[in-house]
Amino acid sequence: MARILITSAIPYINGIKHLGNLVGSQLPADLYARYNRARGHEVLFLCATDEHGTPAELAAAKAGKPVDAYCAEMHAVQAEIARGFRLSFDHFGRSSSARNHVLTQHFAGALDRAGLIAEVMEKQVYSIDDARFLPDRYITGTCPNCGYASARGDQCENCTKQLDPTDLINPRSAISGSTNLEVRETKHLFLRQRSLRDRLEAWIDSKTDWPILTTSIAKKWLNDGDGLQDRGITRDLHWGVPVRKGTEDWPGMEGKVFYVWFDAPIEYIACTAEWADANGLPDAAWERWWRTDKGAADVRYVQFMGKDNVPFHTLSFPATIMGSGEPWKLVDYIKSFNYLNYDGGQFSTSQGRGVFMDQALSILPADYWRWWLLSHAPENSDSEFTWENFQTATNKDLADVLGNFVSRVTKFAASKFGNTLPAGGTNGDREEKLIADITAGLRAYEGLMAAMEVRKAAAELRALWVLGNEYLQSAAPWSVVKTDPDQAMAIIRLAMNLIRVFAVTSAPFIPDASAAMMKSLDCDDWTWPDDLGLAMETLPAGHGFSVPENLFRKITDEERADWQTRFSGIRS
RNA sequence: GGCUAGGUAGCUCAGCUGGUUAGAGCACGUGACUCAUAAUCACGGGGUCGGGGGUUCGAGUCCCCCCCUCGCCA
Repeated sequence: MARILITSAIPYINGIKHLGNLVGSQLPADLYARYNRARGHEVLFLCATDEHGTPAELAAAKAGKPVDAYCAEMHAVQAEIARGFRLSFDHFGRSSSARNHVLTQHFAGALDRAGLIAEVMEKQVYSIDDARFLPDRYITGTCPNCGYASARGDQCENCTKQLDPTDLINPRSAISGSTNLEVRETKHLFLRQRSLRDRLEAWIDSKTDWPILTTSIAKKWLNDGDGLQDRGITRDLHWGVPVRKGTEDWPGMEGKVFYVWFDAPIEYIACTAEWADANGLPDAAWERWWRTDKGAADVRYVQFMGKDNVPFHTLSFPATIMGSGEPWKLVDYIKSFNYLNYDGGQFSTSQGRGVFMDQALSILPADYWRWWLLSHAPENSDSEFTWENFQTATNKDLADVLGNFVSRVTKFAASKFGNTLPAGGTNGDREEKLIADITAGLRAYEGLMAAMEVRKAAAELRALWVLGNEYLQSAAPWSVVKTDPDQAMAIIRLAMNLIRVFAVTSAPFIPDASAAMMKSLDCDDWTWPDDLGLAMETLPAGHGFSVPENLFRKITDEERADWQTRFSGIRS
């Protein structure tokens, strides 16, 4: 039995995420967690909300709420939606937790002791009316290059020229519109990533089995231009982890907080501590997942994320861990995803384009979305969501192939033999062949799931369902029952046991449907079919069952057309 | 403009270090079956593997040039 630590990239707090965000991290992470639990491994699966930074402050202000109350509320909303999608987090934490404050300050102190923190004086724009420093992108003005009136301090959206806030003509605060701005000097801490560059590169080079998407992004940041740059880890904000050197004050840094990119990944560790706290466990319980000197040496740590998050997870966070000089666990495998596009364009949180998680659940249950998203996960390149594809794939795979299999078997059995498994007959060549075929497919499925080949695993699982239909079609119990009832009984007993095997093996993808299958079989034995021959005898003759409601309904053309229009615009 | 990843059947995609008539699912056509959510199963049609050169006994698979998407960066 292995010990597997799984984290999903933590979603930002300011709003509900769309399906592209879901399929890029939380959903495949959940698939992997569920699969490994089913195989009997010790799994800890964690996620959290990323709560600090200016966007959270502004979103709270817009909602007319204090930022901490706003975050608490949005955390509850995201947690509820995660439950709706059956994301099986062992804990859903918060980067604003006390645990994360302490750990973030601890890492900063350790990095400082290691000589990896530089104090740098910077000039930054201060808004007197807003009483705050303004991040570059919250200063707008006229572009000196093209004359566009609403250029941002970091870049002009019109001519795409990269800008410095001081380049702008007539600069003003994007928050209040105030032009009462001045440039002030302010001190910030920088993580000296440059001095860790070679160690990071050697580490990345040792990860020969990582997806190309992951390593190519990391290598680019290591080698592009002047190579890996030092990065600021503090900001002049109120909302965040106060800058401290471990448990001590940091002279000259009073009133400042750590930059959100620095504290967010540390939340993976803090979240584990939150998990222990929530379950009344001592520190040793979470430390054995993270400290290689306290029992974490045998842990395999796997992270899931979209490609935009790769630089932080391959370079910045590892720099924090390595630089601390302490025996913290480094990630062993990073599974990264491309983007999911929406009907010919991009999903966009800021523009409200696409289908968002709460909307998705309001029109169909989680399993429908889980199946489509996972079986079309953007692993090798960006992939595309269209309503036509969603409709045909869902109807065919879930309703026709799997749902109908369960339906035809249980209804036939009930009508011919009543509501218990019949006793007659024995397996013949056809049955032995089915068991051999399913076994081969199952072993292939296991290999793909272990390798996190999500799309291929889905295809292999579907192929198992097809084998069930194929068998039934050639065994034809509806004909056999007329001449050789005993043989028909054996066929049905086998088919009913196959439903249980489908329930167990499909659960990582479609947990609710699996539970419904088990319930109709009046069974709660989730043992993985290592030996399929034995697994096919789990439900004995005389075992009771009931005919379930249809597992999946079909999406009609009218619904598809309706949703297509409803979600074509911008979310208000 | 630089860099990454791609351009393979109508659609969505597989094709490891080059090797028999290029594969899957969907869609389409024909047949079988009637237990089942007009479901299932079988068979079939359909591709000069973005274009052009080259290496090789042999290239979708390697090299060069060009064209086109997507993303990142300047």
